[in-house]
Amino acid sequence: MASAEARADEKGLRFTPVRRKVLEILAQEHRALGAYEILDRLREAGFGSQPPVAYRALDFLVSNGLAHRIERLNAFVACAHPDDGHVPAFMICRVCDTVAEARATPDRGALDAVAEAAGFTIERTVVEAEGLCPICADGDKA
Amino acid sequence: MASAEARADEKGLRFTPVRRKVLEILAQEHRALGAYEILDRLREAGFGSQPPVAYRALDFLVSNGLAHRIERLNAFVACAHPDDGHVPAFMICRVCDTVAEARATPDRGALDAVAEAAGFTIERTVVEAEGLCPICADGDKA
DNA sequence: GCTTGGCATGTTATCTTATAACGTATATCG
DNA sequence: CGATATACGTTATAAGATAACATGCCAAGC
Repeated sequence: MASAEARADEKGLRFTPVRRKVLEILAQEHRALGAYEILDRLREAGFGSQPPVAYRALDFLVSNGLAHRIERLNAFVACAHPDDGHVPAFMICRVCDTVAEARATPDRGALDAVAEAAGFTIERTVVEAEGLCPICADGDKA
Repeated sequence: MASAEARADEKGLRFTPVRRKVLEILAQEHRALGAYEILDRLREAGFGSQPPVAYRALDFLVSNGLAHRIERLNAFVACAHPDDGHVPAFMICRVCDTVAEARATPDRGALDAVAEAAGFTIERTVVEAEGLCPICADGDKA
C-alpha cells in the first residue's frame, strides 16, 4: 500500500488526500465496494459527499492501475499486484462478495487468436469468474 | 432464431409474446441494447412499458441461453450460438458498440488452474474484450 | 512576489440502470 | 371446475453514474 503510493509518486502522479483515502478504504476490504459505499465512508471522514468525489478518485486509481473495476458488480477493489502490467482476472464469491485477483493472464491465447482472425483489435480484456469461495462452499454443505 | 425458439419449446419453456418480441428486437441488431432501449420498442409494439417488463423477459432469455448480458455495457445481445453449452466470450467495439460473440474458449485452463489451487468453485465466467472492430479501426486511420 | 494556467475538489441537478412490492390474468394440473 | 403456479402489468423507489459549473490550490514563468 505504502509502496504503491511511493511508486505513484515517482510517476509524477498527484496522490491527494481523497485519492489516498479511497485507496485505504478499498485496501481494508477483500471485497468489492460500490461507489456509494465508498462515498459514505468519505463523508464520515470529512470529505465531500457527492458522487463525483468518489467517482473521480476511483477513476484516478483505476487509470493508474491501483484499483480495478469489477464489471459484474459495478464495484471496485484495490489492485493486489500494483507493480506489474498484468491483465487481471477475478474470482468473485456470489455469497460473501469477496474478490480474489489472479495474477495469471488466463485465456488470452484463444481469444487473441479469434480476435486476430476477425480483425478485431483488443485494447482491454475483462475476465471475471463468479462462484463460491472455499469458505462459502463449506458453508453451503453445512 | 426460429430454430432457437423451437428448441426452447421442446425444453418446455413458455415462449410468450413479450419474450419472443424481445428476442426479435435483439436479433435484429449486432450490437448490445440497453434494457430501456428495448423497453421503448416494446412500448411501440403495444406491450407494457414499465422496466420490469423488459427486465423479466431479458432474465428469461439470459437464463435459458438465448441471450447474453454484456457486463461491460450493462446491455444485452442475442446469443449467436444458442445450441451448444458454450462459455461465451465477446468482442465489443468501443466506437460502434457492435458485439461479436466468439464461440471458442474451451481454453479456460489457466484460470481454472488458479481457481482450483485457491479452492474456488467457478460457476460462471465473464470474458469481454473491448477494442476496435475492423471497420472502426479503418475509420480511425482515415 | 505576483499572476496565470491547469488540475483537483466540491456542489447541484439530472440521467441511466435496476428492483421491490403488489394486483391481475392466464395457464396447468389435480 | 378449482387450486396453484407462472407470467404480466403498474407504481414507486433504489442504486449507479455523469454533466455542468463554481471554488480553491499549487506550481511555472514573469
